[in-house]
Amino acid sequence: MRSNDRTFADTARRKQITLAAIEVIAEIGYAQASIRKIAERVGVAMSVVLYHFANKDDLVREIVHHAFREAIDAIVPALDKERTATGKLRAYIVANADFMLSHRTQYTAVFDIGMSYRTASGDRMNAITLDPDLLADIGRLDLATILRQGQESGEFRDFDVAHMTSAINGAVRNGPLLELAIDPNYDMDGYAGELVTTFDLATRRG
Amino acid sequence: MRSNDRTFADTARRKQITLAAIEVIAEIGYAQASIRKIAERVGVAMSVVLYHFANKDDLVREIVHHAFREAIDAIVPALDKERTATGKLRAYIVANADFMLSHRTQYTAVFDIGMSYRTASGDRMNAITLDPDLLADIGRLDLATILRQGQESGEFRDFDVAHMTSAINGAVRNGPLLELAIDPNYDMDGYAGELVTTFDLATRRG
Amino acid sequence: MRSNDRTFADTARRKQITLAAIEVIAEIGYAQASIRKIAERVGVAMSVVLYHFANKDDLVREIVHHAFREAIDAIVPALDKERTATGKLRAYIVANADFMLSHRTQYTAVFDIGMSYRTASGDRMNAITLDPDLLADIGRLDLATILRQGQESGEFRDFDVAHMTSAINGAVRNGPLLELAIDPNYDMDGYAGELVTTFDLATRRG
Amino acid sequence: MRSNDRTFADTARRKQITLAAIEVIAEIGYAQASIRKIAERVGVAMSVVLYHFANKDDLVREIVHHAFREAIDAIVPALDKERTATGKLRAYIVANADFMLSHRTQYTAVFDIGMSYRTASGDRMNAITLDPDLLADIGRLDLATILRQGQESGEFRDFDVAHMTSAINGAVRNGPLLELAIDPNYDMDGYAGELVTTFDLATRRG
DNA sequence: AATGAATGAGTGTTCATTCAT
DNA sequence: AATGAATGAACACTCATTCAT
Repeated sequence: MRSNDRTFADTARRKQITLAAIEVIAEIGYAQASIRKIAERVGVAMSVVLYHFANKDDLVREIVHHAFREAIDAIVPALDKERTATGKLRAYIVANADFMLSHRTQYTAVFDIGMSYRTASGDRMNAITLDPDLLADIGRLDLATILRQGQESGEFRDFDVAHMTSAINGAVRNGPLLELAIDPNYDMDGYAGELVTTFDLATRRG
Repeated sequence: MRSNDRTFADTARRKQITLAAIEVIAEIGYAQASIRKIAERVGVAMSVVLYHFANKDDLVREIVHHAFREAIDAIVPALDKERTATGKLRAYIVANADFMLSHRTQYTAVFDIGMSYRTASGDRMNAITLDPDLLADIGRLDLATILRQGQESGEFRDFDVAHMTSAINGAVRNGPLLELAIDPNYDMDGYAGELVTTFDLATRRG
Repeated sequence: MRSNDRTFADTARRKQITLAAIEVIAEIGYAQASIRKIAERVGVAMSVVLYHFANKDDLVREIVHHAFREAIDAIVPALDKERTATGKLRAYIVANADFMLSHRTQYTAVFDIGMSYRTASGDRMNAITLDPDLLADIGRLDLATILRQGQESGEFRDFDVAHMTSAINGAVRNGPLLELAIDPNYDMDGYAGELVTTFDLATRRG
Repeated sequence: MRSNDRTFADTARRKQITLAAIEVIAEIGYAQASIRKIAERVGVAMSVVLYHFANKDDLVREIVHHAFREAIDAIVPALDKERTATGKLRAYIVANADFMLSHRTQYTAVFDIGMSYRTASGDRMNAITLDPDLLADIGRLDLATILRQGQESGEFRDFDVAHMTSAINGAVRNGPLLELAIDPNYDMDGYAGELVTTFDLATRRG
């Protein structure tokens, strides 16, 4: 199966396998998610997965692409709706939280991949293998840009942008990670609301 | 090898293996860290590791115990020095950051274990298998308690304690995780300083 | 696809695939030459190969047939031109060498098949599966016949024909095999000349 | 199992596996000789083979080393016994033939490895991976040296040494290869005798 | 206390072949 | 005539674990 020139049926199978892989990884973790188990989830032979994907890395790449693509589609419009940095920051937090909640399986899987994936030599997954177009789009949901804009407009106080970015992303994305994975009724909306207040207080010009 | 009644030499070997395992896991990730590679790091035969530890789970438990014990020893005194909730929160952030910086290998390894470790059936490492004494002590560095104290004393505003706990822990512990693992010169002190300001602004009574 | 009743286009495709297979086998060796790689060389789907050939064995047989047919066409006329056994022996050596040089890819491939090919049960390719007509023609370039003729005519001394056949064929066909496969400028003509002298001295009646 | 510091038992197992591998390769060919089949021949689990050898290449290297070592031990003394180039050439032919006959399984296996072995990228086995000490010793059974000596001493006529080397080696080693592998009663001694005469006639100064 | 040997279960991957279209 | 899809068998290799010494 060459990577270009895909048929409709092939695209459908690839998507089916990708979604099944996301489920399996979210459930049992990337390290335990073998191609065999993923194939079982789909209900096909293991070799079917390797017919549609060149190798496991190829499947992982597809999962990450799929997830980022959906994240971009969900979050970027929400950011674009806002004009002020204050509004964009609020939208960033809420949109990220909404996405994590509505795509929780996917989110859990990709996060797990990000943590667990290593090459045979132990190196982490680096962005190089990702599609350049996708990488460009990922840049459009960059928090640091929003924070810089807010400082330039005078909305935000004079914090270190890199550090504040780490802080907000750590809080938004990683804070409720375990609860989200475990508790199906986790109050993500409440969490997002609390974060909005928190970082509004923490960033606004005194 | 029964778990009680350990000789001095035996205890030393266990510690040596535990430290080697931490190094290996931090370097190549938990999933790639086989017992054989850990034994090679120590310079002994693979079976020596399994002579001193009942199985791999047992070794993992020891690593986690070791790390938490050190974290408690480093952080709890810093909290106890402070009387006010405001002071304790500041100390909590700074002490956690200091610990992450000075024990970065250990921290990276345990975090990786936390993310990657699953039982054969896919379950996450749950607190049940940890030593009850240790669990009690872990409670002593519980952030939620500090936050509640601050609300009761009137120092803090009326936020949701569980959510604020997630937010602060997400920011402190996970925000700079990748940078810390990759960049040996990461400005952790600067990050801690920014967090202190951020969460002071975010928590104090208007 | 029945083996008789082939259309023109079909025959052309078979030949195209056969030639591609020869190239691939010569380059990477029979063991590494999968049907898929051969199809890629042609620029068609893997299943096209198996549409035109019943199975891989069938393709191999065609390669061998093709190569022997060309060898016969090149060598037999050269032998027939000579009347004396001495002349035929000289022609045999030179014609074989010429053929190996001009059809080096083909020669390398067929030799590799001869060495590597085994049935699933481990048996070597045996002559039985070859076309009887072809086998009859192969007989026409049989060295032993030439040697016997020379002994009967008194040109050659009284050596063991079977042994001398093995010796000459080993020298002609296998001696420079590796050099021929590796060095594109190998002096095959010089080699053939040396062999002519060598076996003239070795066979002629004192 | 580290490559140095081997125990007695380990050495014995390695040898046992090496000999079994030689048998299996000689019987069914290198391409068909999987680690599993080799292990079955020994009567152990497949993983036992990979416990004693780092990987399949390691096993192949050991087979080749073993075979060359025995060939050197058998052939070099026979050459050293002779003083004249004529005597050395005769001894070279006879000793090689004797070795091929007495070590026919081994010889077949190594020849098959030499022809069939390729790296994943299709490259042939190159001498680089062989032990330097062994390579030096292999030089001691170099035919070209003998031929040059004979030309310098005036025993031999003025042929091209490289070509004559190819011719003799092709005749000696490859001529009766198939017969040797197939026919257990092949008259190797007779063949060697015929070759001695043949190349005596072909090389001596008129 | 330490270890070499062995092993079965599992991994990702390749391959020739079948079949419906 | 051509091909995309699917598959089971085989492959080399890794791993945690057991056991006798």
